[in-house]
Amino acid sequence: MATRNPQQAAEKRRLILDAAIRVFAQQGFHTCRVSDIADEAGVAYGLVYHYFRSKDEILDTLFLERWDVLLAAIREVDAGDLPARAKLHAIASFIIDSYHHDPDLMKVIIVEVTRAANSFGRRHLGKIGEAYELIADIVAQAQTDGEFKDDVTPQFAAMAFYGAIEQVLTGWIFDLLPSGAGDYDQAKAFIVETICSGLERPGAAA
Amino acid sequence: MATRNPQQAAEKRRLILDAAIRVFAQQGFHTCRVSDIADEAGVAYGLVYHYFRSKDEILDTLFLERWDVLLAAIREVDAGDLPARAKLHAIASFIIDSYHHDPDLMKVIIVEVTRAANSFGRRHLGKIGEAYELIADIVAQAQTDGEFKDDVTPQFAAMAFYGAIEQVLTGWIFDLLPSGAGDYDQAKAFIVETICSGLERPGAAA
DNA sequence: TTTGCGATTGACTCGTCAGTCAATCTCGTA
DNA sequence: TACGAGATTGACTGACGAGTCAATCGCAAA
Repeated sequence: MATRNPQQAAEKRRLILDAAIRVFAQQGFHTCRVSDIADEAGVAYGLVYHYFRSKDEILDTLFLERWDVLLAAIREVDAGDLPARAKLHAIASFIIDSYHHDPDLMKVIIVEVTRAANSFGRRHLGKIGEAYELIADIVAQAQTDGEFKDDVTPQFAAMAFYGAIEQVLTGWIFDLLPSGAGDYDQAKAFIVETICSGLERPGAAA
Repeated sequence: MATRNPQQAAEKRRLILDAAIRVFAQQGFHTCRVSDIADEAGVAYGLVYHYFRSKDEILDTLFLERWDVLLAAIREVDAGDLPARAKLHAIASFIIDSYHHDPDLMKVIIVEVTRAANSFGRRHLGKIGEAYELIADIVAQAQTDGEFKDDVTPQFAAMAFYGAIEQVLTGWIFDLLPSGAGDYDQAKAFIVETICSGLERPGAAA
């Protein structure tokens, strides 16, 4: 046989995936052409279809490999023995660090999948929902323990929490919020504080 | 001259816009064809182009006419003399009532414009940002007055607040959250409570 | 060195659909 | 009633881009 070193194949595949991240981030999934990805990867058009069945499959792959990492991280936090506030802080940290580490990838996942519930998001609604449920579990547990009030359903709280994070990321992505060097760490504290402790000063008259 | 009654022209235009809301909500902007809109409106294909320059212009029109109403509502609330918590409650109410009153239209605006910052949202980023700024103004004022703590920038707080609302709406739109009869009023209180007072029970150990 | 199979190439096909346009209709005016 | 401007029709065009495929390359085993 003359099968190429499987590691080389994996590297070529990765090359194309990484090129796709850059192209999707810059042009958007629907706007770009498959030839743009091939050009960015320095590879012939047809080779993209040797490694992937379709343009869609490229985005699916990018989303799933990253989202599974996120779910694993949330599950690990969930399993630990921390106060809910610390757990939520850890989750917010993980998501924000992900953006800090690879803004293009997170932009693609958020803009093209998570917030595109009508096109790609629809296919992955279940996977996306898993994250919401895990967060809701943390809230539910905290309510049982008396750490949180229970006049809010865990599902609503989880949506509010995740929605706040995603909106801040969106603000960074589209330059609606400052994203300087120290802004990321500030933001983690800001979001968790905003959600967990609220905007109101304790004891302030309403 | 033989110009048709201008009221009739406005009605035809409205007929097409309303049909577009239904079609966009059901199929999504990119998935549907212009002929779907014409069919839904019971009108010939070409007539759509008599009233609108392009498919894009239809969505632009739908977005702008609704978003301007939203901005006006926020400005009115802003101008009033209420505590910030009440102002934010009024804004959350307005948005949620809008969804309650016309779910299809809000679905289109959120899914196809507000959360589609890479395609349509890009064009309207300024308009969308106006809403964030107005909300931030309310927070900033409350911080000056001492009603809110000032360790969170108004911009971050505004994003968190708006993001929480939009995420809950998205949950309803895609059946990730229950949206029964009484859920809307509950949700208003939930979101404002979640954001303003936080999840933590006052005095609970962290 | 030869052989053969997977890797690689890029020109081509094929379906789709936004937007055009010439023909036809309709209604208000004279 | 006759006229004409605007309303309405829907078949057609043109561009575009995803996916195909036959040809070629190049590595690894024999």
